[in-house]
Amino acid sequence: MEGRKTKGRQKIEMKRIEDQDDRLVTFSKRRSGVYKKASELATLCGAEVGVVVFSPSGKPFSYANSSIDSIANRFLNGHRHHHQHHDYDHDQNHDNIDDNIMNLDAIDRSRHTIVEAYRQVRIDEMNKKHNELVSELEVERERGKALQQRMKAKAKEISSSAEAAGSIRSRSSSSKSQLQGWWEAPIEELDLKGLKQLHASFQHLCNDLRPALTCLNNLNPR
Amino acid sequence: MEGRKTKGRQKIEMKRIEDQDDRLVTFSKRRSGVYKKASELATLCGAEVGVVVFSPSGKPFSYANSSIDSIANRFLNGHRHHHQHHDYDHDQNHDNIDDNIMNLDAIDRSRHTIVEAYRQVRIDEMNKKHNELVSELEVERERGKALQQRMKAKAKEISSSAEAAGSIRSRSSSSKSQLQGWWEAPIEELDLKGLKQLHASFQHLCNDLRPALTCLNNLNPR
DNA sequence: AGCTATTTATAAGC
DNA sequence: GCTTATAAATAGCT
Repeated sequence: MEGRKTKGRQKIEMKRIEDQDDRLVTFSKRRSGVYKKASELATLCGAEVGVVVFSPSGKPFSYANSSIDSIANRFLNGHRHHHQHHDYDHDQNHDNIDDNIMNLDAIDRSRHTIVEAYRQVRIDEMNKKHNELVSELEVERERGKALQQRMKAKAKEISSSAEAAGSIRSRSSSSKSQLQGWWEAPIEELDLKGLKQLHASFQHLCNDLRPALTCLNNLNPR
Repeated sequence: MEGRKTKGRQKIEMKRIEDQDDRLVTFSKRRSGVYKKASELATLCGAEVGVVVFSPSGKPFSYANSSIDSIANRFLNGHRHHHQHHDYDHDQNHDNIDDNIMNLDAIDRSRHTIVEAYRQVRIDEMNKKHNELVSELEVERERGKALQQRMKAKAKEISSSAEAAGSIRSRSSSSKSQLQGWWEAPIEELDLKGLKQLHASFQHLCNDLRPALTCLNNLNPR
């Protein structure tokens, strides 16, 4: 009978929340929500999940369930300890950072090894995935191309057929580029663009990386 | 009045789902759920979010909304001017620790950091590119389907109009059965140059990365 | 892949 | 932070 105590959860538009306080609260709440969902996914399905979030102000947060990750984090924390501890953000950023550091020298090397090994594995996995993707795309594009070929052929046929209605003629060599119909154009270009971008991006990546690697190698020619 | 159609959502224990089919379905559903939550967090709060999931069999999946370049700039600028030290690493490629160090006595270290951060960012970028590739593949498939539909329609149209005209040409006189399948046959060689290059670049990248990992290990042998 | 009854997450408000 | 009413996610079926 009386007015409800609260309005309860309200539907909100899926766009940036303009009010700053509101946005901050939501950021915090929903971040936790994502972490929780991620951890549930991990638990229920035996998966390994990692989440990284940068706040609008650039502050990094992260969650990960795997043991390797905690090793990595500890490794990093160890690093920090060796240099200087400037840990001013334990208010929010301590989610999965285990700060128990001891006997660092004894186990750091193995940590290092594990972490690096895992990273390499990750790279290999990405490479594999990439291979699969490329093959798939290849197949799709071949199919698309074949379709186009067939359509062009058909168009030719049709056109000569139309001409044949008046006077009979050989169907082999008629206008080619003029016959561009409804099926051409869209496919050919759109996807190639994406591909080329991708390719360029990778090349750029390699070029950017090389000097850094060289520098590193000179620094430490072992 | 009658019994309910379904039991609706049931509460489940938060532990590994033992039935494999069930687990697989849940993995798929919940993974999407996590992605959605992540993207909502990103749009509502203007955050940048990345999620990486490894299935139990080791298959990698990921979601990311942000332009990795902005992250790259944020990190790299900080490093070049001896402000921040972001040193991380992780197993699953997405995890991050905010770490501030004002100590500048080890130049090689800051260089190491630059390389490290840069590499991380680039790996993220590759991940993102993979996501884009996947999306593109989906788009391509959609388009292929649509195209086929249109062609089928066109074929029908052609065939019936040909019959109506009663005009019969030499080569396609028995075109009825021919028409039925003309769109799904031979495959033409596609220009795969771009794809191959892309792939090569990717592999080159991985090769470049390997020595870097070794170097980093040596640089940091605590 | 859909469908529904429920559980869970969360927008507002305190 | 804590509460409550409501929106959203999803477990069990098909």
